[in-house]
Amino acid sequence: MNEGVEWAMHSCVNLSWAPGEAVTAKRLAAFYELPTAYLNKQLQALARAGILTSVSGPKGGFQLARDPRNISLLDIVVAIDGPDEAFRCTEILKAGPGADQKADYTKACLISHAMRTAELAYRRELAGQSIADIAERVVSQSPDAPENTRNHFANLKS
Amino acid sequence: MNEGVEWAMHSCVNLSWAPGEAVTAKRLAAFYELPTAYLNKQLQALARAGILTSVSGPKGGFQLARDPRNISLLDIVVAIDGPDEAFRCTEILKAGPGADQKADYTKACLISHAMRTAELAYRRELAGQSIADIAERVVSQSPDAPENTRNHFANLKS
DNA sequence: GAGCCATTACTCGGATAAAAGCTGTCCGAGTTGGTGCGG
DNA sequence: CCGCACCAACTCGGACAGCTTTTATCCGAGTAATGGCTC
Repeated sequence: MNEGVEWAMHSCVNLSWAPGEAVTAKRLAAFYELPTAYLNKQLQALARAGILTSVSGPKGGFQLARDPRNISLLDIVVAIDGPDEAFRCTEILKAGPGADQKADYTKACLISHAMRTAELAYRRELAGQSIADIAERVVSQSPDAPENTRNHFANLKS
Repeated sequence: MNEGVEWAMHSCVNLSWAPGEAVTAKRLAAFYELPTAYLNKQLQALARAGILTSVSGPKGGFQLARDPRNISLLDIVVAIDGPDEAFRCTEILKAGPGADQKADYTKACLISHAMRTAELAYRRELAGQSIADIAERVVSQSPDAPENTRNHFANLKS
């Protein structure tokens, strides 16, 4: 899995604590000492997916496009890592003896079915976790986290 | 995910229908018109993982190392694709402000925790499906499959 | 002094290289079965 | 005719290239604030 997924998730949590404010990729990257340009690329992907809104120029930056309760971890994974499943059935049964050339073995093949079922369980778990859920739990562990994050962003403005 | 996983799973199902017989990589590859040498590479990985036993020389080949009921789809994924999880936490929190350098953020980080939980659900599904389960279901769909497979192997002997 | 315009600085956005991992291939080590020779 | 040793063929096993995907970087397009100029 793409490493940018991790960065994107942490960045989204941080953005959830700066609502209404456009945060630049530079500041988001500085928070975890990440390469700015590459993080910017990931944030662009989130913007294309409709998770973030982007504004160019001075006073520009990124912010969450919708309520963090409506942004699931799955949304982020799909935006960064692509919509394809990890296991992709190549329908090798079509090359086997007694194969039905017009059959759709992505559905008929039992191995493909089992892998899809597992991946569905995975995606269901991820879809059930929102950025707001994570942020909420972080606050219960470290109540000062939101303010510390906002201060960190503010200090970098100088 | 590695494409060889699909090949390995189908090959294991086929091998479950030729118990006690050593089947060469060549014949297993011919079954689905796969590149022989590359499939051989995947079978080697299965042998290293203790899923298959390999014998060199004439009359040599591969066969299941244990009862197909004790070979899960997860075993095969781990053997081919490696034991690492798809999402690997790089502990970027350690570079953030107010980080505890001696903390293990692969456990403390809530994002890492959520991703691990999802992946655990994925692996649990895969661990619950054995090669015998798949083979059994294939038989209920196509009762002739085992014999057809054995015949196919036999015909290639010429 | 107020308003307008050009400039400037700063941001995102996509196009462009370097690196890593996956895919595919080839030749060597080892083993078994067959064959020829000797008893 | 029987036993033994050599030979040859076949298989797995690991080392070696080609290529796609990921990682990282750089420069250009666009935008808002700023400063200067004119009225």
